[in-house]
Amino acid sequence: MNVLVLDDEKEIADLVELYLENENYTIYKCYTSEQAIKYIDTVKLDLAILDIMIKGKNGFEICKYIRDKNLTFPIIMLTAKIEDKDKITGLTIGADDYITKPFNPLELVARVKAAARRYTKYNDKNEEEKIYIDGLEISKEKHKCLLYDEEIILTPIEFDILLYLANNRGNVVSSEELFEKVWKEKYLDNNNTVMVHIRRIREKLKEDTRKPKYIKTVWGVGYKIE
Amino acid sequence: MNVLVLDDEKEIADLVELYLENENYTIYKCYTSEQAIKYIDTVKLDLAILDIMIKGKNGFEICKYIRDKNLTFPIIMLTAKIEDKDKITGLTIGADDYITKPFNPLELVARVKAAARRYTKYNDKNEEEKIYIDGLEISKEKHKCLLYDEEIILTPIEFDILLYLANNRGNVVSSEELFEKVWKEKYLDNNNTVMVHIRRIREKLKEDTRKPKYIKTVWGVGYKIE
DNA sequence: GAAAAAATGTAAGAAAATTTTAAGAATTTT
DNA sequence: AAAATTCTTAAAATTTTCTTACATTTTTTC
Repeated sequence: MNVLVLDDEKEIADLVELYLENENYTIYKCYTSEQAIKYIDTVKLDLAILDIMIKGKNGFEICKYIRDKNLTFPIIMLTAKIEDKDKITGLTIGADDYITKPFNPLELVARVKAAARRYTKYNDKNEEEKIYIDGLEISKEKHKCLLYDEEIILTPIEFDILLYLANNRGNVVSSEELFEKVWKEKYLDNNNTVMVHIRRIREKLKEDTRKPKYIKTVWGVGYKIE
Repeated sequence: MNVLVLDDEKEIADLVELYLENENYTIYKCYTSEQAIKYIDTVKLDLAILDIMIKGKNGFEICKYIRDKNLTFPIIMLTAKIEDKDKITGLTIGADDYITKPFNPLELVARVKAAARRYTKYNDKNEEEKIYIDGLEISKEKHKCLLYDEEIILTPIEFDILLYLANNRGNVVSSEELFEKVWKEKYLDNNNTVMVHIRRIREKLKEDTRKPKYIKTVWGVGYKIE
């Protein structure tokens, strides 16, 4: 979990860092909004803690900057206790939560955890890039392949070949193309390596040799998944 | 409930003691910061009341001392009324509340009770940071690992590796990713350090070499806990 | 502060799994 | 039926992981 912490009061930023590192978060600490913007542009953040009142751009503008970039991770605002409530309400638009200073560090940690939990809960469902083909389910990140909910153990090359075919569903892919995409090197002649791998994949997918269901041979051209 | 009270004005410390003892708290009263540090190091405290301005180390430094030791009990600061507000804000960082002198003793008692209540509330929630995997129980904060209620002594690196895998349960983690997350430095080639640690963890978890139950090898990709 | 113990890192050979090769069999097209 | 292409098989080659022993570093103990 990458957390951005922005506060021009060095002590507060340091304190937040101390507590959150203790919880195994990776902290991107900054004392200026310029620095914060640099992190927002370059790091894949999961959460931001912003002081409302800082020199230069204020926390609210940073918050707006994040939302304008269509980034959806949670934002927690820090506000001084003195500020009046209406003002705070206005400034925390776009943020998910706000905490008044001086704050109880345990409360901060608890709120960060809660926000992170909510965020990942929503995100997990969208994140998973899966391909469904009939009874076949291919999960790219997990490097997993399920056939009617039963796991099929594929070797790295087998997995890459199946994934490439699945990603190009409906199109015929030649042995040459497959080789160059999967091995990432030039295809040399009289090489039936691809063919042997295809055969093993078919075997693992329990294909009917005569009439394969998933990987079909297009005679004289290559293979395809329909 | 053990409460530390630090104030070099004897009368105030005595007053606080009087009121809090009446509420059945056990008071560790001190007039100097040296004495306070001795108590912090030796007594399992539940709350501290610190005067900001005292001879020698000031209350803020004692507060920092407590937080740097990763002690999380609430701290209430006492401040003279004259001090300006911004300064107080800065100085009360890490503290949970502050009270200006002269104060109403009943208010003090009320705030102490409130702080104690919040503390136990947040703490209960955080206590539950455990991961359960079959007969394996990993306690993040306690840095402890139990296998069927029997403690498994893991070294820091071993613990971090197991925790990372457990936190990413279901996903394959490559040696490279593991190395960069646990060691926090760039992964260099022909490096089987991770592998050796995995082996040692498996040994301690009494894994069947041929068919490990917890840490599985995903050939050509990495390791995973299912 | 030195000695002992524990933890971590390294390297090399063994073991296991994957990948490639090659040659004959089967299938499809002409 | 002949030619072209694909399939099958098994063994050789390669890659990756495992194991082991020992060197080095860090931590603990006295």
